[in-house]
Amino acid sequence: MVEFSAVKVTRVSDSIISQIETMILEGSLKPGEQLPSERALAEQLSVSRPSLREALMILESKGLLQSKRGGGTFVCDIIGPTIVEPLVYLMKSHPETIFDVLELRQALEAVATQHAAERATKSDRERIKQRFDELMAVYEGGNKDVAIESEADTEFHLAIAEASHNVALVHVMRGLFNLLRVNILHNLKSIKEEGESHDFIRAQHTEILTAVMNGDSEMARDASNRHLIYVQKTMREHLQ
Amino acid sequence: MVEFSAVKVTRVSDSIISQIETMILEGSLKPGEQLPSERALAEQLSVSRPSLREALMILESKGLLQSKRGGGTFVCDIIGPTIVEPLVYLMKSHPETIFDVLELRQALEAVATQHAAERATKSDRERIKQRFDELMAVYEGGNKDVAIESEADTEFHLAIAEASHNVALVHVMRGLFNLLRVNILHNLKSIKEEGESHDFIRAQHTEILTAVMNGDSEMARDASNRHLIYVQKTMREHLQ
DNA sequence: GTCGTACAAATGGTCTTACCAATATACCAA
DNA sequence: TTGGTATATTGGTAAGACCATTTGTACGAC
Repeated sequence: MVEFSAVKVTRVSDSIISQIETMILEGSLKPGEQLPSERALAEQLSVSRPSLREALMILESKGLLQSKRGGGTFVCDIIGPTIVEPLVYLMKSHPETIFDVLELRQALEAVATQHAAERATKSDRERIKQRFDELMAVYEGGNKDVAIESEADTEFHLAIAEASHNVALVHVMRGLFNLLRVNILHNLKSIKEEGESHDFIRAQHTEILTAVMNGDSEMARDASNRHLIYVQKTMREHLQ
Repeated sequence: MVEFSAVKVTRVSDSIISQIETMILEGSLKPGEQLPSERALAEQLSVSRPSLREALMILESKGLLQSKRGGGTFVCDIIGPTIVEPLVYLMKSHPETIFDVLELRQALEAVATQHAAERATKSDRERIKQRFDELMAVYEGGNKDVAIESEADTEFHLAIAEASHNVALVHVMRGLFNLLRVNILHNLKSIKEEGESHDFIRAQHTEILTAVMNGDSEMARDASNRHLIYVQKTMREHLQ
């Protein structure tokens, strides 16, 4: 008796769902990002708008998307609330935990950078290089706005994290960066004003970039560690 | 100043959903029963068929209904637990992300164990030893309940994490454990049933304990890495 | 120049209609 | 009884139109 498996019946909406889920997981769709309009997206995917809507409705009911009438459809922040949110309140009441967060970031960043050196694709490297150039442009521009420099800094590190191809790592690091951004911006200000520190950090970033581009995972990890250790040290000094 | 609550924006499909959910829960719709055809039902409810379909699709995605092309739509016999956590849902439909979480756990666990070896106080060590003894008791008892063993395992690792005296690290690790618990419990079952794997894991736990108790941070980190690498390897083998 | 208003464009929400594909049922023939 | 066929029913997909809301912008008043 030959066994026949059930005929694979694939609903288009199911295909769309899994496709969007994958894009969210691998980072093509970042939290907070806006999706194309239903009409445009339906055309891109070569499906009808009702089918697309069925997929979007299900994803919304799962908590992955959120639609606003007249506004658009947005990707929800999935892992932030789950993993990192408790830390928000903790840091509010106990500022000294910032260094714990930084130590945590050091561990994550080290392994992310290491894996990025091992796994980065060509397009990953191009994106990283682009972020690096943007960061350098900010340095060169003599920018005085701490927020802009901090933003470029974050984007550089996140590009590396994404090249690690570990979705859990990327999501947690993204949450961590959000956490740090709102909490240490005022501290950064004093640090960044020092020309000397500026040069050090710039050199460390270059070192990280070189290691990742060359695929040298050990050097990447070590460079990342040196960078974060320096950041923690500098911040400790300035907080006294 | 009069307070105006937000205008209640009710999607038609949402109303239909809650209505059908209510009918199922209160018993008007019994498991296995067939719903009227989409056309008939749409007319009964005075809504369009697309709106009704959106509702039916969501109810199907929640596991309450099941539609068969050409057949009809039926109420499911068994109503499984509804996944509320978006991330958990994502990992269910994309199991390969479990390994990303495990890889992340490895990185965190390594640094946590290392710091625990460096910073653990006397009371920390006592608590770790206690958790370790409890875990061993579960092993000795020939316990067949995977949940209990998994619980003891988690408590042991968390006790070590707490000894790192990094609250951020502990919070994130706790979140990861929650994530893993709901996702890999059924996988663990097959793994834990092997006596051989059992012995290996037990030896690795002992190794970790020894390193932390002796304050040997390098050995602690390496032992932790070996443990997690083994867990990932074993789980990969069993998933094929 | 700045602020506020009004208009226009874009977007999600809903409905109508139509057609396709799979299934179930009734009926018929061997 | 068995097997096949025709037909009606049902879910799946598509296209188009219209409404409600939001957003952005340009214009005008101050």
